Amino acid sequence: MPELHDVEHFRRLFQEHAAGKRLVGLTVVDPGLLRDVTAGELERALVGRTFATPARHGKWLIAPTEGGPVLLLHFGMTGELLWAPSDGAPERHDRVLFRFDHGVLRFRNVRRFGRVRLVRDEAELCAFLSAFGPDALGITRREFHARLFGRRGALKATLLDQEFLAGIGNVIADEALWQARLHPLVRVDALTGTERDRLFEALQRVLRQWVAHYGQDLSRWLTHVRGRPDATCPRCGRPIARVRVAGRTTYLCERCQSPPRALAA
DNA sequence: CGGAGCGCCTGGAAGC
DNA sequence: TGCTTCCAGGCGCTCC
Repeated sequence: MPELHDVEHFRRLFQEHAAGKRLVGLTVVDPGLLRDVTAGELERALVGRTFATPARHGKWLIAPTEGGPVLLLHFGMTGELLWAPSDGAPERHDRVLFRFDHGVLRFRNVRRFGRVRLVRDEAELCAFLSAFGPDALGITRREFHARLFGRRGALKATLLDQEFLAGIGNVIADEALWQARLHPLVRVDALTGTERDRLFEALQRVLRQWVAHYGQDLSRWLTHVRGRPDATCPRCGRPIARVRVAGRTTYLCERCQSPPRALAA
C-alpha cells in the first residue's frame, strides 16, 4: 500500500526515465481512474510535451511538463509505477501507459483505487495541494508542534489525516507509534511535550530510513510482523496485538505502547 | 471538531 | 475440488 516512501521511490523512477523526455504516446487502458479529465483531454494535453523534474507531496506524484500542464498520480492501495525499456502492450492491471521513444512507464493499479489528475499550471497545482497539510518528510519540529496544537482526536487518526500531514499511511503510522512507544488511541491533547518530541523523532526516523533504504531488510521493525498471526514485538518479545483503529487494522505492542489512562481502567 | 460507517475495487485466503 | 464469503485499506462522502 503505497505511502510516502513508496511514492518517493516512484518519483525517482519517474525522474530517472521520464524527466527531460518527450511523451510520444499515451494509452488510457482504464478511464475509471481519471478524475476531472477525459482520456482524450489527457492525451491532447500531454502527448508531445516534455516532462520536467517531478515532485512529490504526501502520496501524490507531481509530474509537470515544461511550460505546460501538470500530471498528478495517486497510487491508492495497490498502485505502482514500472519502467520497461520497450514499447509493450498493456499488461494485467496496467491502467495508463506513458510511451517514450526509449520505453514505457506503466501506471499499474490492481484494485483501481489509484487516481490520475491533470492541472493546467502552477496556480492550479497550488490550489489542489492546499487541501493537504505539509509533506511529512522534512517538516520541522516547530511546525510539527504547531500542527498538533489544538487537536483532540485519537493520535493515529490524526497521523492518517492528510490535512494534518501529507504522506503518512497505515504502515508508517503504526511504525512511528511503536517506535515512539505511544498508543494509537491516546488523545492528541493528552500528549506531553516530551511525547510529542518523541513522536516527531520517530516519524522522521522512519520516513528518512525508509526513503533512504527502500526495500531494505525490515526485520527489526514493527512492520516486519504485519500479517503474521504469531507476531511478537521485535523489541520486547511480547505478542503483538491486532486491533482496529480509525477503521484500519492496527498492530501494536500493548506492553511497549501503554494504553491511555481512560482505556486502562 | 471528531468519528463512525459506507462504497468503491480486486485477488487471495479462509470457510464450507 | 469448487463455490461463497471475508478481508485488506486510501479516500471521499454522509450522518451524527
